[in-house]
Amino acid sequence: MTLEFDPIEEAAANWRSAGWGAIDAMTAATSITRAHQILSGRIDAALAPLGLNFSRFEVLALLSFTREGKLPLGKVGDRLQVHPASVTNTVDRLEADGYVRREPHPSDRRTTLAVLTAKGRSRAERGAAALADIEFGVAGMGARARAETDQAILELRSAAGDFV
Amino acid sequence: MTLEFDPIEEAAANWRSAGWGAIDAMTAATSITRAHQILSGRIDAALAPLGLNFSRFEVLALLSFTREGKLPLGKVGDRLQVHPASVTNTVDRLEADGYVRREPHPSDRRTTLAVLTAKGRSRAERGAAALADIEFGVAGMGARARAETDQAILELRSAAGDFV
DNA sequence: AACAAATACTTGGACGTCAAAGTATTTGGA
DNA sequence: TCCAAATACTTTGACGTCCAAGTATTTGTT
Repeated sequence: MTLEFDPIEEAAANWRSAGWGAIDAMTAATSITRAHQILSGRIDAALAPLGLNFSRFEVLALLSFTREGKLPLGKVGDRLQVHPASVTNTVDRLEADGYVRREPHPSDRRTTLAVLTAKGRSRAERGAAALADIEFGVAGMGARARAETDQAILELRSAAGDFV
Repeated sequence: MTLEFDPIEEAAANWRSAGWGAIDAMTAATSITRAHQILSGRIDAALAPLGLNFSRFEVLALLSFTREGKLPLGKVGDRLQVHPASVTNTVDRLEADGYVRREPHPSDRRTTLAVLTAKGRSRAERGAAALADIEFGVAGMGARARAETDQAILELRSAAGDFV
């Protein structure tokens, strides 16, 4: 719903009046939270007709980028930075829909491989096209704004120890 | 876990190799998604000792900013931009903990007011201090990066029709 | 005044995320 | 070689979000 004032700007004013600290951090965190809500809603809506959502699409896309279309489940979790239990859940759903198969690892009995099926590869490509069509849910944000967001968040991701 | 490469940068390269479009939008969306995951994890961890999480803290903070510490549930949802069912759930939890009370609206029988208790007000203040202490989960992101993020996401929020 | 449409909130259900715990397997150190 | 520690994945449970549907009330139109 459309408000007649910017709720984040008002929150900043309220926060200031209350004498609470870290206003710039508060607006940044709240902005990111709202942006995520907007874009994930848009992305999931765009993928729904394909029977996918962002999480499931990301697994398909990741597998499609590998040479043989397969990866250990743990690697999937590492690359997508999600919890192992979430990987299990996501792969369960994809397997149920025939987009992915589970295979034992050839030499490590602890490990399971997620293997992209032809149906899954095709679905990944259609999902990619659908997402490009809606600009990944960030339509309305200019090219410069996107680049600045990338750079700004790179600082946060780096500080959080995402990569060296 | 720390990877030896930036997963978003690698995704961009993969996406490009696959000939898929809207790479700049993809990295922006994925960056925001990751940033949200980082900051919400940090925020909820900081609030957990107070028996709160971000959603519940936000309701307490919003109520504390009003003149009488009370708002209709629907207004809470509008201001915080969350679904009515989520407001119900959040207020249920806060009421159970004694931070908020429900009151009928004086003249509109459809409407329920969420009323901040003294205990809730005190908890809001402690939560605010805890969040300021961790810079709202965006520690590691400089002041300029925060401002740029705000501005960039303002474009998205505006385009999404959040306010006029 | 009567009635349809809109509004307000709740309930029930689905869902994806994460934590904790558990089992099986592999690795590394003594 | 043996065993403790680490690794890999799954299961269970809790939780917050949103959708859809439902009930009660208010508003707007005729």
